[in-house]
Amino acid sequence: MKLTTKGRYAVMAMADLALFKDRGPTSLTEISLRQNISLAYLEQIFIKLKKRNLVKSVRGAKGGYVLEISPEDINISNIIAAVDEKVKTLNCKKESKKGCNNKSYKCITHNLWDQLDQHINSFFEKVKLQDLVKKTQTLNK
Amino acid sequence: MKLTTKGRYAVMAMADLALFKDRGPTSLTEISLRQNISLAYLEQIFIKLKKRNLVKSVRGAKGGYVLEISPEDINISNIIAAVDEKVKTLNCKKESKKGCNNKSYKCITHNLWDQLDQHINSFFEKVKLQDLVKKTQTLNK
DNA sequence: TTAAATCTTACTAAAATAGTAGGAATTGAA
DNA sequence: TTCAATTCCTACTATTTTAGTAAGATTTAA
Repeated sequence: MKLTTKGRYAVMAMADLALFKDRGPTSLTEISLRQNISLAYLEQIFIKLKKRNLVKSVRGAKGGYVLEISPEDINISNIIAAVDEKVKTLNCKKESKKGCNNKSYKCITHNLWDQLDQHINSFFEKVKLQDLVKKTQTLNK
Repeated sequence: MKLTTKGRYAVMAMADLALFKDRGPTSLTEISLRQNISLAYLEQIFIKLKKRNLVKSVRGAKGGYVLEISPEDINISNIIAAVDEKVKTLNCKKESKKGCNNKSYKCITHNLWDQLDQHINSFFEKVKLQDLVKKTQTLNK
């Protein structure tokens, strides 16, 4: 069970953006250098963040990206979801008429995974971008 | 972010084993049919569960697998760990002299992932195999 | 006009996942 | 004694996902 780099990078990049938000637009080149993430890969990630209105772009020279919402109002969930990193440990489809395992009932462990999902999601919802920026101790409470 | 089938199957199979533990050894063929998991794949999974002493095998005709420990004493963590499904969202290596990102300091989000790991692990440690067997409501508290 | 930036689409190498396949060894029961 | 049901073991493989790379078009401040 692991989080993929896309989700991690997205959160790192957003945190970087929050950290330097007073300097005007931050270019992906800067983030790329500071966070050690490929520029082209960042570009793809930011397209998605923009679609979800988490950031807005300033095109052309001296351009870059700016947070669309203040760091207190963005939680990690928002970011992870934006780059399609679903927190999903369950395989069983809710929509399907059939239950899990192509049988007519839920698999034994159905509720377990369901609750794990909720658990992780609620963790991500509690943590704000702001928490990552103002020294990480805040997380430790 | 997702759990792979190997981890899920292992937990399902162990739950199945717990459910029918009074009937003597349960064969993988039975589990395969009930849980809809490929037999050959189950075999691989059970080799690992056996190595960790979670189950013991009875070879030959009428053989199968038996729980080595009672369902109250096995938690989900044990099972997931047995099949090498590490809960690991962090990429940064603790051992390395270098910090995350090949830089000399921790990445901004280091603590976040670290805490998510702990969060998930503590969830898995709290849930016993027994909880899955005696109607899943128990989980809902 | 130019350089720095975002935007867009297509491709791809590597790794992980989720198995299959084939057979050897063991053993209870007919 | 034989057979069928079972675990055990090792190797292979198709598919999917991940983590990018590549190439260029578009925009705009200076």
